[in-house]
Amino acid sequence: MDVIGHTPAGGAPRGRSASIWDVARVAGVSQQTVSRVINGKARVSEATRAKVLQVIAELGYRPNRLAQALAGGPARSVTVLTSDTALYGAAATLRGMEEAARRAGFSVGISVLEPDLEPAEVVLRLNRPGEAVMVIAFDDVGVRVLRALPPDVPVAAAVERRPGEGAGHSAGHSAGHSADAEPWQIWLDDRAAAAHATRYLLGLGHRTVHYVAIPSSTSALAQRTQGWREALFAAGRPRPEPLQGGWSPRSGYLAVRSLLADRSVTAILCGNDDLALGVMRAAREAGREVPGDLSVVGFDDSPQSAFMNPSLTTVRLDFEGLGRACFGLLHRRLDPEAAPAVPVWSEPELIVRESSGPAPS
Amino acid sequence: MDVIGHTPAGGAPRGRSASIWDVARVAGVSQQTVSRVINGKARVSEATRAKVLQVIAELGYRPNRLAQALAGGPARSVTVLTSDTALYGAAATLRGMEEAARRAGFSVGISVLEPDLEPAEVVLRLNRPGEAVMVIAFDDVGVRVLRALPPDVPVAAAVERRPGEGAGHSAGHSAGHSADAEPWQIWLDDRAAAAHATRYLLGLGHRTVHYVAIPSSTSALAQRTQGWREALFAAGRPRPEPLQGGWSPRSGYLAVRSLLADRSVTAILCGNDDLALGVMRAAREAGREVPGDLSVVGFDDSPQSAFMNPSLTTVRLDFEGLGRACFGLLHRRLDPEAAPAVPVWSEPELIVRESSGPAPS
DNA sequence: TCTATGGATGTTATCGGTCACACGCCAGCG
DNA sequence: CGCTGGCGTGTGACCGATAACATCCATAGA
Repeated sequence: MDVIGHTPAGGAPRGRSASIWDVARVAGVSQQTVSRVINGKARVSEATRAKVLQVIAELGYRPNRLAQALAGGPARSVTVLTSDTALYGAAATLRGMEEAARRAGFSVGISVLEPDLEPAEVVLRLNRPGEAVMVIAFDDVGVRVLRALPPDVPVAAAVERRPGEGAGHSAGHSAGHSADAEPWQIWLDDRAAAAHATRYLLGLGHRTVHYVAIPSSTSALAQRTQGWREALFAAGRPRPEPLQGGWSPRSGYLAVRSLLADRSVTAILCGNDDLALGVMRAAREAGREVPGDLSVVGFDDSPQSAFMNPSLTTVRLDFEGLGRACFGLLHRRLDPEAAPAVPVWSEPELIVRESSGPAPS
Repeated sequence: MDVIGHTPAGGAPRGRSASIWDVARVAGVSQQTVSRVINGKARVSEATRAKVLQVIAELGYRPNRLAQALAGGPARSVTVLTSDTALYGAAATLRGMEEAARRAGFSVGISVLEPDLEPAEVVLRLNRPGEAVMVIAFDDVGVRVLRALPPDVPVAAAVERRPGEGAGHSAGHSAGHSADAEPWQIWLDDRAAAAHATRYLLGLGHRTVHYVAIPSSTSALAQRTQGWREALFAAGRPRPEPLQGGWSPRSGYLAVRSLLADRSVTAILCGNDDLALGVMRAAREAGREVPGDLSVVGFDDSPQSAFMNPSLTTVRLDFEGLGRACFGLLHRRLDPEAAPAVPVWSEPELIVRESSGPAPS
């Protein structure tokens, strides 16, 4: 195979698509000049630049990102590590991340973390040492992976709670983003949201509120659980043990089945909307009416919740915004000068619908 | 917190992680021999292989996939092109694809196709010319992208229907996969499933069945719509115009709102479960009882459908299996010798629950 | 007129691998 | 004893880019 042989259409050797060399040859300049035009960094005369751009268009040339990355060009790819792409929260966060990354010209990789994954082995999934990573760490696998990541990989993470955070603090719109120890973590104020939902239910006259928890991401008390408990404590109400649920409607259904025989249970807060769906079915089967007999409140505001029967009172969480902000954080970390400001995301917001109402008299 | 692959002992120059050269030097062989050991292709003496493997472990060496791909190594990455990662069908398919790809040692990229995307521009998102691609083409953007893909990119796609397919044919378990014109497309037998669901409703005594369609992926009649119509035709029943819905519960709700005033409408088949959810809500608001007054059947068997109120009769589709099979197809295409057989996936199956029942007398 | 200056461009090394081919060695064979 | 043929291994080119450094040329200052 000849090295710089002639080419059919004046472009690339047969089969291969145009490379920077092909462009350089046709434009009558060196490949370095083409590189300069592409990256727009160094100065190139206007005439040369125009010529090169024209040849690029003619040949349909497109820089090979692999080669760029190999040669030490700026980072232009991220890998998202997440547990379950089918869960609404994770899926929505992923969508936000992907959108923001794509807009910034990054290519996005994805790797799903199985529950039995050995955290240290995730590095083997990266395309190269030092590849940038975003972790959706809403569960314990995610958190463990996050912890096991070598210090040389640039990372930003959407987490359930900020490890070691003291009292809740939120600076205006940007709840959860601070500049100390690990400024590359980002989260929603689950605790405040859970407390808010709990107070809402108490305000409806319920004696207390029960809670069905999603799996915790850490050994410590989950933020939602904590917010719920704090609200009960502050109001001087009984604090029942939280029920442990999973992520699915079925797990919510199973978790509360036995509880519902107790008519004194009149309000249940759920760790997500799917759990709430399962809880409402269990309630029907137990002969309890929602909301007449029993108020149910969910978390997440999934697309279905407004159409459930009864429609679900829930806490709307801006997962997409969180995902976008997470990428923003990573971007600033990778390229402090060029990266735009981290976009804001919305505070959790209680959406009152049909599934909650006054306590039965 | 010591991590595998982090801080090589005496291998690599400061900062950089170990390369094939470092391994070669420490092991006292050439880098080509290391490459042979890694890829396991060519024959290497047992002693040498052991020595190299040991050094690899010591240094925490990990091959750089970028460099491998650049140098023309075997394809070990795929990019999935899909429209909306939040929709159940697409999300489940993606999950199947990712799982299968990861298991086969592929890294998975993802790129979301916005509705207003210029199909020809997707090639710009690929990491290199000729990168392998999987398309989830359940809607028209996906189909257009699929069509616009240059012939040199290896592709496999999960599609709604097989373009130009004549009468339904299925070879044993592998409905929809044949070896002619475009053997890299894969699909579920939507038409048969829709026909089956329609016959089921007619069998319950309904005079006819109405249909709320998801957006079609082509200008031609969608497979689900067609199956529905054929079943009605075969049974000699009236064939009402299909109602056009979107993907969301809201669109289902809006699509049928006016229809429900007509009490002669007693059975509605929906293009997906979300639409069905919206339809059931519209029914409630119109004072129609499900299933007493009105039977509703969905499509997909999303995780929520079993817990809706009433629980939803629906057609279970094996999206994950479809995704796995799609990757299988691609894998065989990329590497006919090494790739395992394409895994099978399940046929659509009608799951009867509470939302359907005998026609009102 | 000679030279310092700086913008525009070319040259060479490098990134971390794979591939095609050459080479040395030892056994089997005529 | 010389040839042939595998097997195990090393060598050099190449993949498609970027970075550092070298070079060329024109213009301005001495």
